[in-house]
Amino acid sequence: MIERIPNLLRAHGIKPSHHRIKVYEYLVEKRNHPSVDMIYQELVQNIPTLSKTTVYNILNLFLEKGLAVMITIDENETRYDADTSLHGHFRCNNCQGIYDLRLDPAAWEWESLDGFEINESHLYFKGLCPECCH
Amino acid sequence: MIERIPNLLRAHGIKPSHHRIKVYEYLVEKRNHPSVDMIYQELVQNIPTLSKTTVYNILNLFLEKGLAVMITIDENETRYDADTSLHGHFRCNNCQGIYDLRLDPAAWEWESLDGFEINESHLYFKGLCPECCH
DNA sequence: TTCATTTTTGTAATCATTCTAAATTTATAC
DNA sequence: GTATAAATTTAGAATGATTACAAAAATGAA
Ligand SMILES: [Mn+2]
Ligand SMILES: [Mn+2]
Ligand SMILES: [Zn+2]
Ligand SMILES: [Zn+2]
Repeated sequence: MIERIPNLLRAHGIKPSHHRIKVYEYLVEKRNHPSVDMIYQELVQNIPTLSKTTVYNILNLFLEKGLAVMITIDENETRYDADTSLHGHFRCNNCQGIYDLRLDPAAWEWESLDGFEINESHLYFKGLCPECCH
Repeated sequence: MIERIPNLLRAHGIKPSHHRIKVYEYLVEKRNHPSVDMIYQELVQNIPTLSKTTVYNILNLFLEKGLAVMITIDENETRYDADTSLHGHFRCNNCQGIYDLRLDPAAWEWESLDGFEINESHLYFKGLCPECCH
């Protein structure tokens, strides 16, 4: 289990440094679509010398190597997701939580996309989550 | 035709100042999902005293009054759209153009959204547009 | 060890957006 | 009309996320 992440990083052409493993661990354990700052604030508690630039560098490397995707559901802060499969997101305007929406990939194939070559797909909803609807 | 826009603004509770009319005119005529800077660079040619802050103010007012929507398909610059109907967008990674995708609203009603109260829906695709696929 | 390469760090720079207070314009009262 | 109040616009400073950059530290091979 503890050995899985280094191998996964290596499989994506990423040398598994301690910091990189910790960032990836954060993404897969929390599954909270964090911002750079959320990751930094958590990891800096155990890695006091951690630089926020390092978190940026690592996340950009993950994006480049296809190990994570960027979520732009928040207008002024990039969020990250280690789940690179095709799925949608919902952001609650009250509790600010970002939830996964499991969607049928077939529903994503729109006829109006004929002629376009698709590299990325993003589906975002915003509103109130079930708990915040009280 | 020239009188329609002031009335539309008034209907949305917006006093139709000259600047506001010009910004709205830009949005509906160009239909290019512009950034603040794109609007500013165009309008400042005829309104030399125009401030970029004014463009920000006006667009934020439009968003607040439901006269336009914010498009976050570009990671580092907000885009705006005067078409507030439910439709998707495609951004070409080559020519940087943003295209409308007319989609069947029925297809947006996912069963996994039960319990969520939806205020906004965004569907973005990125890749190559038909022309850039050569 | 030595030396080269990679990774991390701290700080400065960039850039989009917001804040703020003054200036200008527009509307209202007299 | 003028005076006054309110709304709009403006310029520049402040903010905040992200990137650039160059030095420091860690890693790994010879
Ligand atoms: Mn997700
Ligand atoms: Mn559109
Ligand atoms: Zn909520
Ligand atoms: Zn194109």
